[in-house]
Amino acid sequence: MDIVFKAINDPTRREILRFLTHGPQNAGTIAQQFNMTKPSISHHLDLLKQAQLVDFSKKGQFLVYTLNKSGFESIHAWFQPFTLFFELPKPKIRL
Amino acid sequence: MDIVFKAINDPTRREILRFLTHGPQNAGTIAQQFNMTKPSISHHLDLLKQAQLVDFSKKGQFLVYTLNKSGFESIHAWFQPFTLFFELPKPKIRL
DNA sequence: TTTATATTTAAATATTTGTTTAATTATTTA
DNA sequence: TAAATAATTAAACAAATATTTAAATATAAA
Repeated sequence: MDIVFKAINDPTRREILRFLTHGPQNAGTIAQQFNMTKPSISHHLDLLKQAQLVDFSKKGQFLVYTLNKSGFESIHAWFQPFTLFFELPKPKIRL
Repeated sequence: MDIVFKAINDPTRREILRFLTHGPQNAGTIAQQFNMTKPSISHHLDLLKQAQLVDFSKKGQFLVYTLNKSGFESIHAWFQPFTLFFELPKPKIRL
C-alpha cells in the first residue's frame, strides 16, 4: 500500500502517468519527454511498476509501458472514506 | 500541488487523517494515538496543514485539528483523468 | 505571580530518495 | 558474427525526510 503513495509523490512519475493516458509507450519515447537521463526514467518506471500503476510487455527490443488499473484502485480505495466524510452528513430520511 | 502528495506519502500522516474522520481532535489527543514524540506529530500536523488537508483553531490552550476539504479536492482533481481513462472506452452511441 | 499544561520551534542526525555516469543484458540489423 | 539499438542495473553522491532531545511560547490553574 505504501509504495503507491511513494510512487505518486514524485512529479516526474506523475507526468509519466499522465503521458500514458495517451496510450501505451516505449520506455525510450517516455524518456524523450523529460530532460533527464534514461536510467533515471528507467528507475521511475520501475517504481511505478512496483506500485502497480503501470505494467509493461516486451515487443522485440522495446518495452511497452501501459497504465495498470490495479494501483489506481488502491488509491481510490484509500480516498473513498474521505469523499464519504465530506459528502456527509446527508439526510437520513428521504423527504 | 506537490505538497499534498508529499503529505499523504507518510503512513503516520495518513493515519492522522483517518483518525480525524472521527471528528475534530486536539493535538495531544492525536499524539496519544501514536508511539511517537509530540514534536514529531506536531511536525506531521504542520505538513498536513501546509497541504490544506487539515486545519486548526485555537480553543484556549488547545489546538483543535479538523479535516480540510481543500486538500482532498486537489487529490481528487489529479485523480479524475485516470478514472476517466479506466472507465473509457464507453460506447459513443447509446443503443 | 508562580507552577503546570499544551503545543510548537530549533538543532542534530540517521535514513531515504533522485540523479548521474559507467557497465551490462538483450535484441535487431548488416 | 560483429556492430548498433533499446533499455536496465550498479555504484556513487547530494539533497530531502522523519525522528529525537532540548528549548521556547502561550494559556490556565493554584
